[in-house]
Amino acid sequence: MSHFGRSGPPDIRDTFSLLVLNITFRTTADDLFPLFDKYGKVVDVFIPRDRRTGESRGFAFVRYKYGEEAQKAVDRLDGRVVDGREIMVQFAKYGPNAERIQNGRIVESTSKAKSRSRSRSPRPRYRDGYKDRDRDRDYRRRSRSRSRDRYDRDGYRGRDRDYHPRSVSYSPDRRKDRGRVHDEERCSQSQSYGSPNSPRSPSPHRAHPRDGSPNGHIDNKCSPNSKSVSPCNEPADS
DNA sequence: GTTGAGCGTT
Repeated sequence: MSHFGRSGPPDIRDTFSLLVLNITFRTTADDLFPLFDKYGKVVDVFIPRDRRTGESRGFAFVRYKYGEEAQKAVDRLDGRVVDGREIMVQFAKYGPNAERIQNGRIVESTSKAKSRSRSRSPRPRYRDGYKDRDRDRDYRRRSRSRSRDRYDRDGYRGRDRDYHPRSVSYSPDRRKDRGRVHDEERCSQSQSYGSPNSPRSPSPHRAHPRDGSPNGHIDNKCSPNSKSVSPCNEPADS
């Protein structure tokens, strides 16, 4: 486990938490522990993982016994390549008040680290001359991580409220929706009749002998459906 | 087999 036999958060009152970012999803606490322990007394290493998949989230928390050691580790391990990935080590903050953690002792010691990455600006632009880092950041794309993270967070915050969107009385709605989709498909099919080459139309003649409608509208099911006004054609009224 | 730009567990 990520914890060293601890069930909950260790004595953070006398420990300094470091946030390790940009670690590979395969990096485990056991891999980080020796690395960080070399620079100081590591009391705990914790790697948050996804609730659903259980995979690492790409960052870890390393707790040092002394702030000076933590600072040293930050200075030494920050930007270090671990498992083929450049990790980012910085003092972690548990909350908005984390700025004054450890009686402000950290604040004074982390003045350097703070100025370089504490500000979580949406566009850091330049760090301290880490152009390479900036280049990597070019990959920034909010796709899975964001949604996953938010989803997870919602699970925590919204635990009080029923966050079970799909539970009961959902089948009928879905079934109806599906039925509508079927209609739409039919409509589309009829629409594709306009293009004989369209893959939608399997063959010019259907199973119905008298399918050849003079009006050319085989979608007799579509017309009667007043609610299917749009499905037949583009929603945009010409 | 996997993603990424991000702050945590009782």
